[in-house]
Amino acid sequence: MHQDFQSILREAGQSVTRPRQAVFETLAHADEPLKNGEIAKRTPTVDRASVYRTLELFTKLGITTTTIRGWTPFTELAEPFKPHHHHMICEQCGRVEEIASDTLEDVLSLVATRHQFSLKSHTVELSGLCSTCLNLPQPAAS
Amino acid sequence: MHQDFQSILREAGQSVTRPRQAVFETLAHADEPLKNGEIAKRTPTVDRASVYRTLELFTKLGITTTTIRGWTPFTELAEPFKPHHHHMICEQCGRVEEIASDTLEDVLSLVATRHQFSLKSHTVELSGLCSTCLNLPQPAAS
DNA sequence: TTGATTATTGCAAAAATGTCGCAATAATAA
DNA sequence: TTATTATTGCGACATTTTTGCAATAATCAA
Repeated sequence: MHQDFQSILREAGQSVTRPRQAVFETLAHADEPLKNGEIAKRTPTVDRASVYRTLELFTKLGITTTTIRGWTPFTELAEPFKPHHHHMICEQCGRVEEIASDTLEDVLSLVATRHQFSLKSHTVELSGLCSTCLNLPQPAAS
Repeated sequence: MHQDFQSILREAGQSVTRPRQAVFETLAHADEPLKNGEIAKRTPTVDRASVYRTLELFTKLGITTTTIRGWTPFTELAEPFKPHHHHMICEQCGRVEEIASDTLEDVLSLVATRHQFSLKSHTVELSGLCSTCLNLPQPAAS
């Protein structure tokens, strides 16, 4: 699995460097998408600018994916390192659930085809209320 | 249609203010998702901070939606003011096409149900190559 | 209408994010 | 190894977003 990560870089003609490995490690140890700044914080041995450059490269190579939450981008490992999935976020408690649906994927590629696009990547984020919060008594209206 | 916008605010117990109307106007006149900063620039009568506060409120009320492109958030009017849709972006030329698919919507709510979530909103962004760029000769590999 | 009440704004200042140029350093390939 | 070239770290900067607070404007009841 690590082997793979380095291969992706090599095949793209990119060097396998210490900073890149460090960023990858950070991502691999995180169990949730992280803010870019947070990734930098968790990789203190690498300069912030390099973290950004690395993240940009990773995303271009498809090693990571970035999604937005509020107005902040969150990044996490993608496909080969983490099974492909999307997120369902509870507005109330912030809980994040991972979603994987073949049907969804099929529909997306169908839609792309219909628009004559060659689909390279996609992002899907659902937000709403989780079952727990749904059953909670609503806060009194003002 | 304007009537509606003010109603949404009122029903949420929010005031209908000049700044909020101005931001709404800006959004209504734009034909593409705009960077938050761009929205501020196009609404010079309103302070930047207020634009942000307004956008945050709008998003919470579902008047606007925000999606990410690169690492930058783009905001546009949502459902009642603009027919519900998603985006398909060409990585090469930046062209943005709007996508609307009932099947897709159905699958999304099905997925949410399966996770026992009450779906409030969602984001779908596809990216790849448009038909034009697909047919273009590839730039020579380095 | 008008005036009191309270939410919202503008301003100013700061935090957070992201970007850039360039010399120093490390990875690569021979 | 060593030469070559990509990548890094640094520092400075640009951009974006957030916050506290006094001034202002929207709302609602009289």
